[in-house]
Amino acid sequence: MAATSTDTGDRPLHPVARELAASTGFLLARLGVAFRGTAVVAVDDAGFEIHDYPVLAILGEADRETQATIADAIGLDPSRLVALLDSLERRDLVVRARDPHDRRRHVVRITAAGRVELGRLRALAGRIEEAFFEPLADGERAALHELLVRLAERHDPRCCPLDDPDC
Amino acid sequence: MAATSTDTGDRPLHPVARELAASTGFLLARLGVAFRGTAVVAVDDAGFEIHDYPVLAILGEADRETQATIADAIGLDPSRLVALLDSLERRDLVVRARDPHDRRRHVVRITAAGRVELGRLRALAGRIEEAFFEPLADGERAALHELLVRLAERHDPRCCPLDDPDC
DNA sequence: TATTGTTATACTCTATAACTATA
DNA sequence: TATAGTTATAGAGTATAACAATA
Repeated sequence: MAATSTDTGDRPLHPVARELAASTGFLLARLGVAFRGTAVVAVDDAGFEIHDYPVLAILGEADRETQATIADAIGLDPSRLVALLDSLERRDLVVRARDPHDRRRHVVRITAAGRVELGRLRALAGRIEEAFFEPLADGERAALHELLVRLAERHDPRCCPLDDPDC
Repeated sequence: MAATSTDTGDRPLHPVARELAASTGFLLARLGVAFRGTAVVAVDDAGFEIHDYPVLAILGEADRETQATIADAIGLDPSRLVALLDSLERRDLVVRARDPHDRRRHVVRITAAGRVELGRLRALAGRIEEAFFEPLADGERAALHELLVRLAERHDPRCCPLDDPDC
């Protein structure tokens, strides 16, 4: 098996080209997949699915969400969201109900059990974040976050709620 | 079709949960895929394949590379690298030759035409980078890069050549 | 006719496992 | 027996298209 990014001291790592390492966008992309990778294994180890948190979090903040709005927010195809909500519903973390005003729509709500699970996921996410950004001091983390928010305003505005004080 | 991140003013964007937008790791991951997405379309529009640049760049800096070292550096499975090198070889951008000291090995070298193409890709990468980080001032870009390098030292050391002054 | 959620299908990536030729 | 490259296969993830119910 090839060495992974979490290996420690077995040093025959073959580096990328220096001109690529000098590219901020390249680093951004590589670190993005690195973060997602650690999150996926941590979430999986804890018995969750990777998309549980984004969905439950959105329902925790604004219930009465419809499936199309959830899919749009988390960048998931509506057809994929179906199986995801099926899974959450089987675990009694969300409920789907027909919208009486437009019976084509499903209104999705988080349940009490869903809020408990959301709390666990939030704590887990905090631990993942803490471990990943451990090399940076608090001030540096804040500076990084602010720079990323500035980029997100341009390139991924769904990550910048208009009433978010960070934006 | 769902609105994409490159849309301009048609505003019914559904934001992610505020608690997710507050997560630096989440922003990192989302912006990483956003950058990669813009790079993929720009490279494709220019008639290249997305992995051409990492491979040619590594060969441009240190020729006599073997396939295993290239695959390890750019985080690609050796079996996938085969087709990639086939494509580059068909276009006469690289050559494969048996290593006389170990006839199992292929030594991969960049050609003169490959160096020309590498120059084009380097210029294109520069334009992509410039466009993506346009919201940030020069000093902010440098600060961001330095913070990302610090994280890469921990989480993706292949992105940090040991003799790189940035590291 | 258009839209919401759903189902079915296809396509891309990626990971794994065999195969060959060398060592 | 083990290794480098290759090929073949299978799996996950994603995108696209068709469908039923409702507007």
